[in-house]
Amino acid sequence: MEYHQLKKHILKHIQITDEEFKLYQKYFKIQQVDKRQFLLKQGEYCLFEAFVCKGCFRVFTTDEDGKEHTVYFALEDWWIVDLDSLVNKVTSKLSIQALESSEVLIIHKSDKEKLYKESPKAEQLFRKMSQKAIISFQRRIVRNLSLKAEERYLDFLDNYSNIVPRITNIQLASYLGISHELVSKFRKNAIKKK
Amino acid sequence: MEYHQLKKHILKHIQITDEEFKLYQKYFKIQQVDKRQFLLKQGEYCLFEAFVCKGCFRVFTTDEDGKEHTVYFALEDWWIVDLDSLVNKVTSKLSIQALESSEVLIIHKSDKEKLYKESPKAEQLFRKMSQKAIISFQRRIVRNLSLKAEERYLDFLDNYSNIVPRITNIQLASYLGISHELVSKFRKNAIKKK
DNA sequence: GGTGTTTATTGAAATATTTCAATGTTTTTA
DNA sequence: TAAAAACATTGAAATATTTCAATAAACACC
Repeated sequence: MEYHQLKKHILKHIQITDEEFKLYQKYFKIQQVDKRQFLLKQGEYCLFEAFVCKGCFRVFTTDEDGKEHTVYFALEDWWIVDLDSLVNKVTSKLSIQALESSEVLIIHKSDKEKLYKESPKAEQLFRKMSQKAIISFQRRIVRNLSLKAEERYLDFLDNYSNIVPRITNIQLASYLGISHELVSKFRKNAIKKK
Repeated sequence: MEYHQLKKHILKHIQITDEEFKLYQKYFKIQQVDKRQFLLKQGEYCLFEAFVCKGCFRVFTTDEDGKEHTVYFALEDWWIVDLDSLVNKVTSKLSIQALESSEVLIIHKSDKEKLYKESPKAEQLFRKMSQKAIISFQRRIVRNLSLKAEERYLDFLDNYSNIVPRITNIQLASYLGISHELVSKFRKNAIKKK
């Protein structure tokens, strides 16, 4: 079932045969992740990449003041990884935590290298997925620059209505870059206007 | 000379022979870009990707109020493109303008597809470059969330000291997401403290 | 099921940032 | 090289946002 989901996801980007998919299947391991469990903790080295089959994750950093800042939320069919740590072999500035009881397909860094060698199409797959990630980060930067706090909040409600019910105001605030009290006030405004 | 620069850049990511590089050379055309000239205008389709040999570009979007927001600056050895438009075949929300008299090596979208077919290593090259782009966008998001305006300004001075002398305060402000008057005040503070 | 902990709401005061306007400086263009 | 345009600086007033504190509500854990 989980592998079927991954296969379906891959087929959105590249064409592969059942035969070829067996290579992928070999390297991806199913892993259960409890609610609140960390897949990666700030300061560790990120040695994996994971595909979310079920559940919800938050990728965030904690600054010197102890404040948390959310880089992104990952729901079903998203990938979680700290590329900076994985690629540049530095300790991670990010933590990755399950917000619900979740399930991922996880591939180790070294197995990913093997996969690239055995299935050159994997290069294309990850190139295309990387491009998608760039596009979404770029859109986020544009939104952060061009919208003010309340607009960003309303934009999030519109465009990520699937995420909203799965996260707290505090987590949302740490994504939008505002205080959670302000989120509370915006929510009140939004209800009033409806 | 320009091709040599591109080759050197490519060799940082993948190993290719002189023979293979000739394929790349075939598809990349040298183009002069005058100061203030646009390589892409918001509303057009982005049908190219370009490597900056010489000069400096600004990638930005103009919102409904006419305010400009800078997504990034591209100096020598950077790439310029609106991936969202290129990949998703939508009109671009971004403009790309030369801030100085510049020179780029430009490859057409369809030639890039040909290159992928003829040199599978190109997939790896663009995968690795995409990963680098993700890492830098991700770092930017973290900085925007965790630093306040003045810290972002000082951080830019530190980390992009090569860009600073080539752009105006207004352009810097549009990158940092603050008013240019505030940049002026921060600059005054920074000089005072020195 | 009760208790402790986290989350959400609200208002008031403090702070950060923008906007506006006026002036001087630098750069561009004819 | 002069005139026009864009850029930079500064201060004051307006606005947006944070911080703090107090209370209520929801959730987690024996």
